[in-house]
Parts: sequence; structure tokens; C-alpha cells
Amino acid sequence: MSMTIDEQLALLVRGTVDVISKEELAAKLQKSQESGVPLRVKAGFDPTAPDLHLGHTVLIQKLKHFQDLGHDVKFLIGDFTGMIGDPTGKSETRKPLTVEDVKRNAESYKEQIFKILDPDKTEVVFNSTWLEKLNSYDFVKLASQLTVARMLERDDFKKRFDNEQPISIHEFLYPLVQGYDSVALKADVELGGTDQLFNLLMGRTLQKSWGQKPQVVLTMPLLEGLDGVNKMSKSLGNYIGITESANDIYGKTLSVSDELMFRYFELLSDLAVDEISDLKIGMAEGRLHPKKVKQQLARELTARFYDEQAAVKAEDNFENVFKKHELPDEIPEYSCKSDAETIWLPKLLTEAGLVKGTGEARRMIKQNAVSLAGAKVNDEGLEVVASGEVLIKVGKRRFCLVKFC
RNA sequence: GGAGGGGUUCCCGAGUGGUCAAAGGGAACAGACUGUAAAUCUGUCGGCGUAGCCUUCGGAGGUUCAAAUCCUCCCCCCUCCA
Repeated sequence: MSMTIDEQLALLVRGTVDVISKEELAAKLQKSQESGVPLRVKAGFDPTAPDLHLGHTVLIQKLKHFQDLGHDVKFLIGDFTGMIGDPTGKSETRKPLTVEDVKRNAESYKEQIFKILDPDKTEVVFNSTWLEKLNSYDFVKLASQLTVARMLERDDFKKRFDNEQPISIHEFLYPLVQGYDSVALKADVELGGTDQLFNLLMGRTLQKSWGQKPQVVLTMPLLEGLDGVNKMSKSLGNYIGITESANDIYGKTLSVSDELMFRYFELLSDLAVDEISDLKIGMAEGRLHPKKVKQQLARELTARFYDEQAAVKAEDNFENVFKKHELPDEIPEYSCKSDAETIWLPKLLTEAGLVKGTGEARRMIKQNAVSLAGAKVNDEGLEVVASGEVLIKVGKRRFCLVKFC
């Protein structure tokens, strides 16, 4: 397939927030085409979280676009940078990862990203490879490239500084080191979330200091999490993981708010821009029911990581459980070994992992949230006969089939 | 190095000797209503077979019948000056 430079550019720029700069990108594409040397496209990832979620896929899809045009992806795992710690200020002390941890996480990354990326055009690299070789002199040299004032330009540093929150000196190293990664990789292009803009630009600054041509920087929007407020992240628990079950991907998508739904359409869907606005208009005019529209999104996303069939099945399951109040197609089981004839219900709920403790169990019962074999329970002192099996439901979505033995 | 401010339960934040498991808000969870949307209303929201007891207010000691609150030492954060 041969596309003109302009067509390539249009594909690559679609959905981005910042492109620094478009002219440079065009020039690099041109040069690559003429020389036949693919561009080196870098994106960095944290070594800790092997659970990729939809938020990550926004970026990974863009990497895919580059691959489709014949370029090489350097999938960088920040095993060294990860030890410096998260500079967002939210993080507490992070447990240092062992070499084995990093390896395991890297394997897990591969499994997941190759659902989207082409393994032949992807090189997984670790920044400890070159960063561990730097000595104290190198680090001082690195640090001398920037002033504190410039560091404080970074939004989250500035905010924390203004709010009297701590900033450790070592956090200043994070952008420097990330920028140095670009030097080491001789990156032509780097992708990141909008929150990474500062760090990405640092790459340009440092590359110039090292006599390289500065990389082109592309930022992708951050995807909001299920709460619609914070960015999607594993630690906030507001994410849809790409390895989650079809039922979960479907169900979680359907639980997002209407407003957020269109954000997801824009950032995640393959639909053309005008198709999306048609949906929006249809909904505003009352022709389309919001739930129907959301179902379409949920099916598309589910099918992306499974297939069409699985998506339809997930939809059926969802309707059964939440609309018709029937049982899900898969119910976790718990085998209860009991010598006694009966077992106190709150105890059982705790053992089966449905609640955190008997206190919560009693509360749930009081709040009318617990049912045994379809019948609501309102006696918190209830003793369950320990024989056969019984289906327990707590709240709307916690199910467990308890088998006594 | 000097001066001052601060560290409270998941988060923010009240609380300066007993009435404090600690106000209020947010988050979360449950119920009602729904489209497992939003909004709204109600309830719960440290642990415990619930009865009082246990563990919690940066850490360690101490004073007291009684400490988140008072004293001592220590740790950490912030601001200003040098």
C-alpha cells in the first residue's frame, strides 16, 4: 500500500492532541520513504502494571498506525525509571521491583500488546540497559542541562510547589532520565499521553545537547476512567482491562455515563468522526435510545479483544442478569467444609469472599441485599443448613454458589 | 543554621483533657427509582456472633482516674530568612 506523505500525515495526526511539529514529522516521513529506513518510534511504559487497559490502547493504536506505515516501534519498559518513583505526587513509596518481576511483567506486556501490535516490527527494550552504565559524572552532566525554574514549569511540579506539597529532588531526575532514553535510542518520534508532554519535550532538549536531531513528539489524549473524572488507571480501579472477560468489558462499558460514552467513542471506536456525531445527534433528537448507543460501543470494544460472537454473548448475558434478573452464565463456586450441621450466614458470606467480614455481612443483610436461592434474607442470625448447595447473591452483582461437603 | 506553620480514620478536613471510633464533605457500598447512565432520596461506612470490649488521630516514652487533645524526645512535610 502506498500512501502519499500527506495521507500518512493525516492518519498519524488523527486523534492526537499535540504534534511537535507537523513539519518535522512530514520531513522525517519523506526522508524515510526516500531512504527506505524506517523511523524509530518510541513509547515508554511503566514496569509495574502488566494489566493494560483501554487507556493504554489509545496510545498503542497510534503505534500501530506507525507500524502499518512500515516503521519500527521501540516499546520501552522503564525498569530503571520505575525505581525513581512516580512523579505525579500521588504515589506513596513504591516497592522496588526485582529483576524477575520486571521480566515477568515484560512478558505479560508482550502478550497483551501483541493483541494490537505487530511483533516483527516491535522491539521491547529496557532503559536500565543504558542507564545503569551512567556514572556520577554523567548524571551531573545530565542534570546540568536544565534549571530548576524550567523544571517547575511542569504542571504537576508547579501545583505541588504552590500547594506546599513535597517534591523530592530525585523526582527531577525522572524527566531527565526519560529524555536521555530518547538520546540512547536515537528516537525519531516519541508518543505519550498529554501528561507526558513535558517529559517528551525533554527528549528533544537533550537530543539537541547530544547533537542529535530532535524527535517528533505526539501526545494522545488521556482516557477518563469509569468514574468519568480521573484518568483511567489501574491504581484507581476505574479501568477496563484488555484481558478482562468479555462479560466484564461489556458490562463495564455499559456502566459508564452517557457523557463519558461519547468520549469513549471518540478515543476508542473505529467509527468515522461523522458516524459518531450522527449517533450524538440521533440521541439528542430522541431517535436513538442512549442505552442502544452504548450497547453498540460495548459490543465494538468487546469484539475488539474477543470476537463478534463473544460480544453478542456478553450482551445476552448482561440482559439476562440485569434486566431479567436471571443468573449470569458463570457463577463462582465455593466449597464449604463444615463439620457442624449449620453455619451462621454472615460467617459463610465471609468465608465465600462475598464480604470483608461478618460486620459487613450483617450490614448487607440489614440492608436487604442478601438473598439465598432467590429469597431475600432479613435475619442476620440465620443459620444455614450445611448440606447440598445453595446460591447466594449479595447486592446486584455478587454471586456465589456454595457447595457443602 | 535561624524563625514560624503543619502531620487526624480511603481522600479532604473539624476537633485542644472526659459527652470521641472522632463533626462535615467526597469516594465507596447497599436499598428505592432507572437504561447496572446521570440526578435524586434513604441507609451504611475500623474490627469483632453486636455485647461491650479491642485497635486507631506521624513515632516512642511520660503526666492523669481519664489523652487525638498536656509534657519530653524523635521522624517527616511546608513557608520565610541565611
